[in-house]
Amino acid sequence: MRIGELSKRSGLSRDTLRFYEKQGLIHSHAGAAATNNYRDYPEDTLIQLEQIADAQAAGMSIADLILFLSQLEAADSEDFDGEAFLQARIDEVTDRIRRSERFLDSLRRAKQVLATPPTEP
Amino acid sequence: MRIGELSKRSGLSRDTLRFYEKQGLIHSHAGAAATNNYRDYPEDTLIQLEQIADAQAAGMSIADLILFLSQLEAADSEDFDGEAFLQARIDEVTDRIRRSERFLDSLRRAKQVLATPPTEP
DNA sequence: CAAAACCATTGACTTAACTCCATGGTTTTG
DNA sequence: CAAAACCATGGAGTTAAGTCAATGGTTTTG
Repeated sequence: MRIGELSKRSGLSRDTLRFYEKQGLIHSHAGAAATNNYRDYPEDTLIQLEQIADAQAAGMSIADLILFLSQLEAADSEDFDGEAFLQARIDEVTDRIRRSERFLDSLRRAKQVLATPPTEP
Repeated sequence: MRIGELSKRSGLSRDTLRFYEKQGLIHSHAGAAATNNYRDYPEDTLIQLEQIADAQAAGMSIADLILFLSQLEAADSEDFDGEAFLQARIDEVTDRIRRSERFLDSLRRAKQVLATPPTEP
């Protein structure tokens, strides 16, 4: 599909998609018509964009994401401990979830307070 | 306590603490010695800083945090629906946790793959 | 008591992740 | 077929959340 459709279906702006592609998070190939230079994005780019959104929600930077993706592909590089890298991310995300849940509790408590009318003395 | 101790105990830089104070997230008062202009931070600032870290981990911006804090204090302002605001944050954080957990799963699966030696054909 | 360590203030700088704009070419549509 | 809608590229601008550097005053310490 072309970038306009991808943008509409993913909810991301064209600029964001081009930015992601420049960073190497998604990929496209030249379209069928040789007359233009329009790019074509495969259908599963939508799934990848969802995964990117998940990763971002978990606090990963794009730089980390690129490293993570290279882990999925490579699975064997000398000078890089993939397992250690992944474990470090797992620890980070776990901690972030813990903190998020703690914060969620205080949001709920605050709402509770707001919803409860003050008692007459 | 003075800013140096707060920095050491919280793990945040002085600059960050001053930045937070300028934003209104933490507060201090003039110290005992009238001869200088050193500021004094109450003990429970440390707790507040932990809560701020939780909120940030949950994806809240400082601007939102300030609104949230004002909710805790005020509890009654005409032109502002505190409950709706809090519910919106609750929904956001809930979704973020959901996505984070999904991402955590793929991190764990990736590590599993890496840890499993390829099977001989 | 002097050097080292600390403090406040101001303003410029940095980084990540976009976002906008200008330009010029291509497709689609009424 | 012309206007509207779409596309690519390059580069500048924006925002949030800090970080750094310069200056000048204050405390602590060996």
